[in-house]
This record gives sequence, structure tokens and C-alpha cells, in this order.
Amino acid sequence: MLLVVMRTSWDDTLRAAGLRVTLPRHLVLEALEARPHSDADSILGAARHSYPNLSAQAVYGVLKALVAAGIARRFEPAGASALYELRVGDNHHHLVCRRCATVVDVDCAVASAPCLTPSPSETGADFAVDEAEVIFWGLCAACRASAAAPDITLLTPASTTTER
Amino acid sequence: MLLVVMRTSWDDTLRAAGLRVTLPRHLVLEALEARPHSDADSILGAARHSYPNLSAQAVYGVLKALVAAGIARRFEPAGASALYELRVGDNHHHLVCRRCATVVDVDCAVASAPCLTPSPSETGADFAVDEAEVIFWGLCAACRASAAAPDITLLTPASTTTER
DNA sequence: CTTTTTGCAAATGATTTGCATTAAC
DNA sequence: GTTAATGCAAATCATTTGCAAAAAG
Repeated sequence: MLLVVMRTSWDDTLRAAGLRVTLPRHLVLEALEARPHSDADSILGAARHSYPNLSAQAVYGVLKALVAAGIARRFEPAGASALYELRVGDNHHHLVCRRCATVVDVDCAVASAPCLTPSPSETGADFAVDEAEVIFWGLCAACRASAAAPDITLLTPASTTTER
Repeated sequence: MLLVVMRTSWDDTLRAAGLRVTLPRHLVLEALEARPHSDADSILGAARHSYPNLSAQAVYGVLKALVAAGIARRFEPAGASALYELRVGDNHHHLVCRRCATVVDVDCAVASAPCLTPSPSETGADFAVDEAEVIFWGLCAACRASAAAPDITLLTPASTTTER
């Protein structure tokens, strides 16, 4: 294996989680730090710059391990490939541009125990909610500006090929 | 094609949307009415009871047409297969049980123009939000009762095979 | 009769799985 | 030395696509 300088706090994060420190893991974490909301494929691409032999399955494996360890979070806004991010446990949500698919973080609008109260009274079902996943769909400023072009594929919840 | 009685309001709904009235479409609508939050496969199974020759692609095609026409809504909570429902345009959200995957509708907690305001002030990004997709994760009453069993696969946002 | 839908088969794309090899601790 | 991770190839699964035959209006 290549001899590379890999000594950041991420290594400690991995150890703290009981995970072995490996180059693939280090690179995936670095890629995610540089570009939050990346999918497995772009992480692979980024990591391969410094480690060409890295396999796709290794990336999937690393991501699964990170998510299981609570180091990373996985979400799947557009239905196609899943996205990952390292901001974990702060109950933030996402803003997704229907045109360019850009994802932006948004802190939860509500104060403390945010969206964890789905109008309990109205809810006929007795659920113990522990997490609220929120995705705001819309158009970012840039796309709104150049929104002239008609017949462009827009994103909708859990879909990739919807015409509007 | 089989000769079947298919004369409900759904036919008018289809016509109103400019879609031709066909048995497959009628059956898919019926299946969705009987069991909201179904995936393509269970819809296929239900529809085949009265029309054994129905193909999976036909169901996908019908569902896509219904969604495009605004008659059905598609969402994908657990990452695996997409779910469909006929409640459209009422901005309601979903409660999903991590254990049994049951999906329950919840009316939006906020009053009128609900979750369409992702703390505009805090949001650095200038987005024009037009829809908020909310999924509440938790455990339903039944699953909480029998929650004794350890090491059971629990669902998490956009994932199907996560151990907890 | 014209156009939309279906049915069938094959193709895609993201992600997972099995297994031998290799690197971490 | 053990055990956990990686690399490689093959396998899954939901969903889509291409095209000819059948049905709707």
C-alpha cells in the first residue's frame, strides 16, 4: 500500500469508534469533508486522485461503516444515488434545488426538540418519533435567474426523471 | 382483453387528466385506494388478482403517468422501493415505523403555508422553496410493545439494511 | 384510423455479496 | 498472529427502455 501522510483528527474519530484506520477510510472522510453531500461515485473519484487502486465496493463498505458508527449520515433526496455528509446529530435539514440538484444545509427552524412533534393530537397513530427528516424543494438563486429555459428536467422527491 | 366492470369516479379522473381509461390504470388506482403507501410490486400483486396478465412494466408505466398527471404522489422513505399514494396536493407528511415499515399520514403541523419556510433568516442560501417533504421516523405502538427482540433490522432514512 | 398503452425481453444503475488476499493492531 | 478491510467479480433489485402487437377514442 502507498505510504501516505494520514494524520488528522479523523484518525482519532475512527479509533474512537472502534474502527481501524485505513487509507480508504481516511480518503473517504477527507472527500466528504471537502465536499459534503457527495454520492459514493464522486467520493470514489476524489479519493482515487491519491489512491488510484481504490475500489467502488471499498467506498461503499467504508460509507456503510461510517454510517453505522454514527460518523456519517446518509440521505437520498433525488431517488437516484444516496448522498453522504459528516454533519451528524445536529438535526439539520436540506434544501435541494430542483434544477441543479445542489444541496444546502438548513438548521431546523424550530427551537430545541425540533420537528419531533408531528401534531400529536391530530395523529391518530400512536408513534414514538425520534427523528424528523426534512427536505425542502425549490430553486436556488442561480437557477431561478437562468430559469428561462423551458422543458428542463426538474427534480421531484424520490425521482430523477420527471418532466415538468 | 377481459371484459370487466370498471366504472368508478377514477375513470373520470383519468379522462379529466387527458389519460385514456384502461384496465391496468383502473386496477392500479383501485389498489392504491385500497392500500395507500403501496410499492409497485404489491400493486402489481393486487391488480393481478383480477388481471393475471398484467405486467410489471405496465404498472410502472401507469404509476409514472399518474404521478405526471398529478393524480398520484411518489415518495421513497426507506431507500428501497418507492411508495405511492393518491392523497395529493394537501401537503401532508409521513410517519414511518423503523421496525415494521408501516407508513401513516400526518397532516402538516403548521397551519396554512406549512413547512415552506426553512428559517429564511438563517439560511445563507437564497432558495425559492415550493415544497417540504417531511418524514418522521420512530416506532409504532405495536412495535414498541413487542420491542423486546434485540438485533432486529431497523429502518433509517434512505436505507434498508441497517443494523442497530 | 390514429395515437396511446400494453406486454415482453433486454438493458441500466446503484448497491450488495462471496471469497481469497492483505493490511491493522 | 488474529481479525477486520480491501479488491475483484459476480449477483441483486428496483426501475427503465426499445419495439411490435393490441386497445382506446
